Amino acid sequence: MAWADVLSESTQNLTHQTRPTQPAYLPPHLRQLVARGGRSNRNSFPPPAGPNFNQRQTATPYDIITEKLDQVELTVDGNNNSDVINLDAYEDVPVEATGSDIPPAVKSFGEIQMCEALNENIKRRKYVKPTPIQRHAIPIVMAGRDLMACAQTGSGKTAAFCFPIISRILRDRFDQVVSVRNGVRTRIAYPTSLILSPTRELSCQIHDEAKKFSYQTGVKVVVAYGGAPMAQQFYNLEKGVDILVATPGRLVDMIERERVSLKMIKYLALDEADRMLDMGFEHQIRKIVQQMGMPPPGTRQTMLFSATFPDDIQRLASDFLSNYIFLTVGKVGSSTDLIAQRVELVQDMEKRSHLMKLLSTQKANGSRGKPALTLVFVETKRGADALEHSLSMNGFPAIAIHGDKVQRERERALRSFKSGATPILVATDVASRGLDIPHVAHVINFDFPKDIDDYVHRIGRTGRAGNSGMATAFFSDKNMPLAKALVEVMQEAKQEVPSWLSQCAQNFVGSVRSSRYGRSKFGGSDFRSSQNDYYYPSSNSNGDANSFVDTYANVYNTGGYGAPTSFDNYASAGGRSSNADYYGAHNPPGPYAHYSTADDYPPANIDAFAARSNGNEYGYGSIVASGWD
DNA sequence: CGCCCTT
Repeated sequence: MAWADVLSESTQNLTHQTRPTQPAYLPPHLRQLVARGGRSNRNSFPPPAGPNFNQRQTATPYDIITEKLDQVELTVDGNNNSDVINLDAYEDVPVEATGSDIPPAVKSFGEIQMCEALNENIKRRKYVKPTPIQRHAIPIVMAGRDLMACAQTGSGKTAAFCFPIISRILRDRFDQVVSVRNGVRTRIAYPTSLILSPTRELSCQIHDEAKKFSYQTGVKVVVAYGGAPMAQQFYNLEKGVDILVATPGRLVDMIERERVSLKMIKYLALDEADRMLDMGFEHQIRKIVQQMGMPPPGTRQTMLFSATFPDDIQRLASDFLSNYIFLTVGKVGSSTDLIAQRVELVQDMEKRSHLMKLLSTQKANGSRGKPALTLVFVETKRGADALEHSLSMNGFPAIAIHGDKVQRERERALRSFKSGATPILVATDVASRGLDIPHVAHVINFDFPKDIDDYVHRIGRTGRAGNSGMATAFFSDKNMPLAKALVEVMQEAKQEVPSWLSQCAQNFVGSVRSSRYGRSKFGGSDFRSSQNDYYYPSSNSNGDANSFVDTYANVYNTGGYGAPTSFDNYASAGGRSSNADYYGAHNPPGPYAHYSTADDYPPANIDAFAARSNGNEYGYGSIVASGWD
């Protein structure tokens, strides 16, 4: 059966299973969807106007204001461990938002109208004060707007899209939906929110986070990714799902098997969005977002997040968005002031011996009686295995992670690294984005990446949540074309650039596309700013390309933020794939029968909740678990 | 290019 037919048929037979306290309700976006017969959404360029397209307010000229935030007292109660939040880490973070009718930022979580259960979870996670990206992004999403956001690595992006998604799910109280075909209920799950990420481990991490934020809210979070048996993931879906966190391949598979439908999607978030739209992923993402029944832009809300957002990718991404706000928070790539970047000229033949020399010198410098965690990035999977072997043979406890390993081995490697059992992790770019590994002291770019953005993401594995970190890059003759881009990244982060590297950069001027960072102080700039005539062709009567785009920029002093550094006791599980023991025995599978309310939710507290899912039979306990503590 | 992404 063709896709459209499947969708059409199941849509006509959608049944809304009312949650206990709410009457049946058909969301507006689905009414439209049904009327269209579920035809696939083919976006055009420029994108269709969103709901607010014709309600744009009077023109506001480009304005730059300076704002000093009130100092918010930061207390981390009950946090007696040795982690220290660096209060000064995020001072002078530049913020720029472009688009129409930009909702103002908030200064505290209290200003955001979120439900009490969510606020409680925020407190439980010891989030005292929103990070800059959270302060700006949450109000935008809460206001119903589409968003393209650039924020430093390690600055709290996950929560920035999870909070408002959970909050709006609770506000709207979407029913769990089931469909009926020929009088028989299908096994299709209808999530209302979808979060996509480029790697399995990152999807797991996002799931664990989202799960903790949704504790005692009744919001159901399920993760689906490849390399693991489908059965448990199906089972979790059958128990009902509000938020589905997934990697693209497994999601497509599940949709084609008619176990997941995107027809009810109201909120779509792409994490590492530039990667998701880059070569190798774009086709799959377009298929998921545009050709598998998802409501089109304007009838769903779309959020794209990354630390980097090159112009060409922004252009692709705008297909998915409607009247969006572009937000950039913080300098290029990470809390880079916190990462000491070094570059060493090392020829390929000498890299191994040089690495071992480097590792020897830092061996003695571990903290808290444990060796410092060192993450070594290489170019290829084979190279990862080879280097792992070489290091191990020479007395350096190393383990490799890459896409040729089976999932169990990938997660085992990550766990072994996080626990300190194997304090050296040799990784391909599977580990370069998004993974929050506490206490990574040193990132070594053994093979310099082909794309400077990958460099930014890789070094962002250290220096997280206000902690400092170190990054060392081995730079060889082969890498000369990237010298200029590297110099620019380092200068943005106020790093000392070795003179030989500056010389290399000059020698290779013009030999490679100019850096995308040249024009902006920030992680990216709104590509619409040079193309407003194209994007808003009919709204502008006076010919001023900027006249209807409200723009503001804040330069402010955050005084640090309450990013938790010691919440790993919460992070120790996440409930992936094993709430079966709570539900299975007394509740038959079915989307709404299991919808839990705050009162009947089984676990006694968030720790118990989080701990439940460790050590299930497939070994997929948390891989986001605590590092040292 | 190789890296990731269903079986």
